[in-house]
Amino acid sequence: MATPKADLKSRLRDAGLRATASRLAVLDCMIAAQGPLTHADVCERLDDAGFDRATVYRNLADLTDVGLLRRSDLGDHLWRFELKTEGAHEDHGPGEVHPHFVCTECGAVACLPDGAVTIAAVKGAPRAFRAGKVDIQVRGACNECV
Amino acid sequence: MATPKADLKSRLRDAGLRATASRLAVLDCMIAAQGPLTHADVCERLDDAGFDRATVYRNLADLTDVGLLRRSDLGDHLWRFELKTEGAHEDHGPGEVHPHFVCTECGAVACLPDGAVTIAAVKGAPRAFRAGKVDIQVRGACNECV
DNA sequence: GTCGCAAAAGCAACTCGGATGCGCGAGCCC
DNA sequence: GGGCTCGCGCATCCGAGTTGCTTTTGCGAC
Repeated sequence: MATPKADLKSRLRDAGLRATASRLAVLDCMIAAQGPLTHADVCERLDDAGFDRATVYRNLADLTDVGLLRRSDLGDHLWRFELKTEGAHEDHGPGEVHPHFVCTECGAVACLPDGAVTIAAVKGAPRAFRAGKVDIQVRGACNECV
Repeated sequence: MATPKADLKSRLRDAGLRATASRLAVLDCMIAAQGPLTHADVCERLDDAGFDRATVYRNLADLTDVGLLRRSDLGDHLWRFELKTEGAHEDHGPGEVHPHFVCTECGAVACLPDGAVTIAAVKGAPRAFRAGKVDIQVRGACNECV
């Protein structure tokens, strides 16, 4: 809970959302988390406050809609939400590919170095692929999970 | 239904599974399909035969366990099963991968041609990545969805 | 300050894919 | 062919995600 409440509030307001208690808590939770969290994770972390499951879920969806969070599927049938750090990967224009490495065991997500994955404009591939307008996800076991 | 029944049977037996009618049907269905199928897809295709949902599910799980199929999650919270063509995808060395292209609009899934995506054993990447023991997922819009 | 409206919270119920417990029937080894 | 075991079918459960509806509340306007 390091981020000042007023700052959180203004971020919500700027995004066109009302600054409600649950949204502040959810956003703060996402900021505090260093990695992607599942809906259940967030619920658990906010358990003390007694927010409803549906409320948390809608909060996460709302925050995703306005671009404060990013929702991703890491392959274990759970939605994961991650803070969108402005500038890092998000606002690279079309044409760039930014691969993520996803651990299939622990769910950890890491950004792979540029150049780790290259795509070739082979014949038969979809146009979006040849144009590089794609998102690359690499699944495997991270070093911790052997 | 091109594959001879006896061949299917022996493939099951070799894998250590009993050659039951439902398993033969499921395996045949997977062979006939050119791409990944969801559990629901397989059920629908075998609807005439009247197999139970749970049976089909267990068959798919069994076939996956013994290595005849591969189970993957392509991001829409549905398990997809795909025939493991012996040698083709699985035991290719480092640098080669079997990428799936997932349309983020219509959900269509296609296998990209081999060589469309290559990975480099860059420093800092997880060991599994450098060993090529990863699953690559490319997300974007397919040609039909612009 | 307080009024009013629309947005959002809370509650509960629902959907749907996936998983499981159990008894009967079928496959396979001998 | 006999019998043991595996697998099918049926029903049921489970859990993540979703929705309808009523009450509450944020917030701009007065």
